[in-house]
Parts: sequence; structure tokens; C-alpha cells
Amino acid sequence: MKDRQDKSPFDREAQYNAKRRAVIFAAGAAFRRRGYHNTSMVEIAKSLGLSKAALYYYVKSKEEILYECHIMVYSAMDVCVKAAKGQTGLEKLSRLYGEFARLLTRDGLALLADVDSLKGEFQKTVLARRGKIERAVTRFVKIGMHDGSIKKSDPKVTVFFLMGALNWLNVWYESDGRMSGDKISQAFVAQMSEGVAA
Amino acid sequence: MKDRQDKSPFDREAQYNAKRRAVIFAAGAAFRRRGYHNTSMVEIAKSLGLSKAALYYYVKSKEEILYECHIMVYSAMDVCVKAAKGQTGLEKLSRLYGEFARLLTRDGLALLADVDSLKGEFQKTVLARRGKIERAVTRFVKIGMHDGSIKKSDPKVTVFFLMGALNWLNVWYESDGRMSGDKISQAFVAQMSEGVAA
DNA sequence: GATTTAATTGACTTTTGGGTCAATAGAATT
DNA sequence: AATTCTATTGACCCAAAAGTCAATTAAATC
Repeated sequence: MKDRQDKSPFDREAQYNAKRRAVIFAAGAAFRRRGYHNTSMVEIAKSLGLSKAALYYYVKSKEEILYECHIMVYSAMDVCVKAAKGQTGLEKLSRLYGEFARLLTRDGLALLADVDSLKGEFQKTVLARRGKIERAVTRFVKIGMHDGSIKKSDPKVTVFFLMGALNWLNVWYESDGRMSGDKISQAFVAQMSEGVAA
Repeated sequence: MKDRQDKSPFDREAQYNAKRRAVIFAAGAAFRRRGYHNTSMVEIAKSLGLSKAALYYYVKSKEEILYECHIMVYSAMDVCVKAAKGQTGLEKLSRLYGEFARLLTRDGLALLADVDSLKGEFQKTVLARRGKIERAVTRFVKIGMHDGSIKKSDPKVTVFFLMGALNWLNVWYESDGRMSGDKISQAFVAQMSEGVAA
């Protein structure tokens, strides 16, 4: 029996984790569309063919779901940061920005603004993760300013500007489904790149 | 008695309207900071030194307050649109964008994303107003593409990109209060302008 | 096929916060 | 001073939705 427990479809723990992730993902999609407070646990459950009570077998609270949604995006973003190679700062930034855009379009992840609905440690952690991402982007911008590929200005405002455009993607993308995620991503990179290039 | 009723401090109706506006403005500020659903009517009332019940003398419901908050910004934006003069499309767009940014920083108005918390006619109207603004901005962009001041691309994506950056302003501005509204506005115009210029 | 463990549920409790209303205080008018 | 209209309140009510739990079904193990 031991030799079967590790293999995907029969490994209880893996199954559990997969289902837990599905819950969080489904909730995230709903949060992105209608917002955290306009989405009830019953709706989330129904979208998965479950009852509300079943959700609590996988998560401790609704707030925990929101927390995990945030962590999911920031983790994916961390991966992007590590993977963003390039000669110049501008090149690195372009790669990164494009990957961020793809996360939000192709992968259906949501960069939720609703941090205020998180309390205490949850909120603290999420803000820290967001700060980490912002610092990583800022670093790229500064590298670019140093190597001459990005024009000099206040890096913080630049980063907020760029991240804001990204956040807004959640609101309008897929309401306006005629454009593919890759197309959007390209357009965003172009727009961003022209805006900051020296 | 008739000759005194029109003068500000004694005109009952003007007084009422001023108080009503104060309610909406205070609520808007709170919504911007903590979000619509994280702000209770009691909190709004207390911030004005009133009890919850008194609010209902000025508004019909919390939803109506949110609605009026939206309308307030879009009305101010409409004024900006009308006032945005310039030789080229890029110039018009720059003026407009700068004024938008000032609305959100200097004037303390909030461009709330929380449209999903509005129902029925309220939501319909707000979305229409938002659409109107977006079309106005799009028009400027197209003019610029025509007169050669703005580089050709998908206007819709460009506009969403720019409006997104603006929306995000609500989230971070004033948490990071070391920069004046005018400075931010200038930086945003520069960033935008470089991004779209031919 | 009996037993243990995992997964799920219906029915319930609890909390939060929006909204109401009759009663009261305050201003202006007579 | 009495009256009328404006403004405000405390004490309720109520609905929605989060969260709990004992009981049940499904799945795996013996």
C-alpha cells in the first residue's frame, strides 16, 4: 500500500491539496469578477458543486481564502522576478512586466486590491509580499537608470504607475474578451517600455 | 423673510445640500481608505460627529452614498474634459490627464473601483458615466494618432492602461504622503506622455 | 463484509451592520 | 409663549452571510 500512496490520484494528501487549491482558485476568480464582499461562501461552494460546509473542510475562514489568493499571485510573481533575465535594466523590466501581464490574463490569477479586508497578521504578510514585489520592480528600474536604458525620474512613482495599470487589468479584462492575453501582454510591454525608455 | 432665505447661512435648502455633500465626501474619503464594505455607516456618522440615524435624513441608503461618490468624480472629470484645450491630441491628453491626477490628489476625490456593489439602475448609470469618460479620453488619443502627436496602437488598451495607473493612485497616495499632489500629477503626465508620444 | 478514516451535508447558531421609527431637541415663524 | 418645521437621536428590527456541528455517505483497508 505504501508504494501507491505517493502516486497522484491515490495519494490522499495530494488529493486534499489539489482540492484546496481548487477552492482558492475558484474563489479568486469570483473575487476578481464581483469583489470579495460581493461573493458569498455559498456561491463559491456552488461553483465547485459543493455545499458551503464542505469548504470549511479545506479552509479555516473566508479571510484565509482571500489571504491565499494574494499569496498565490505573489508567489507566481516571485518566480517571474527570478526568471527575468536580460542585458539591460529595460530588458529585464520588459520581460518581467510581460510575465506579470500574462499571469493576470492567461493564467487567470487576480492581483486583488482588497487588502483592507484582511486583518492582523494576514494583512501584514500580504503587504510585506507586495512590498517585496514592488522593491524587485524598483530594483530593475534603478538598474535601467544606471545602465542608461531607462530615463531618470522618481523610481517609486514610475513603479506605482506601472503596477497600477496592471491592477486595473483585473477589472476590464475578460469583460472585453476579444483580445488574447498575449496580445494584451505585448501591448502593455510596449506601452510601458516606451514610457520609461531613455 | 424672503429677502434672507437666499443668503448662504440662512438658506435652509443650501444648508441641507451642503451637509448632504459633506456626508458623501466624508464617506468617499473613508471608502477610498478602507473600502466600501469595510466602512460602516456608524463610522461615517462618527467622523462627522453625528449618529447613524442622522445620515438617513440626508441619504436613502449606503448604496446611494456610493453612487453619489462615483457621480461626484465623474462630474468633476466631465468638467476637466470640457476644459482640456491644446493644439495637438497629445497636448489635450496631457492637460486632461494632469487634471485627473489633481482631482485624485489635491481635491481628495476617489475614483472607486467598487462598481459591483451597486445594483440595477445605480450600476447602469455609473458604468455609463465611466464609459463616457473613457470615450472622451479615447477621442483625444485618436485625435493625437491622427495629427501625428501620438503613436499608433490599439487606443482602447492605451486608455485602459492609463486609466488603470490613475485608479491605483487611490490605493497608495497619501499612505506615502511625502510627495505633493502637483508633483505626482507632473510625474504621471510625463510618464503617460512619453509612453504614448510618437 | 466489517471497520476505520475521509469527505460531505443539512440544519442550526451567531454576528455584523444596514435600515426604521417614534420620540425629542432646536430653530424659525406667528 | 405657542406653534410649526427642521434636525437629530436611542433603541429597536431584520436580513444576509459567516461559521459550527452532529450525523451521514463514500472510499479505502483489513
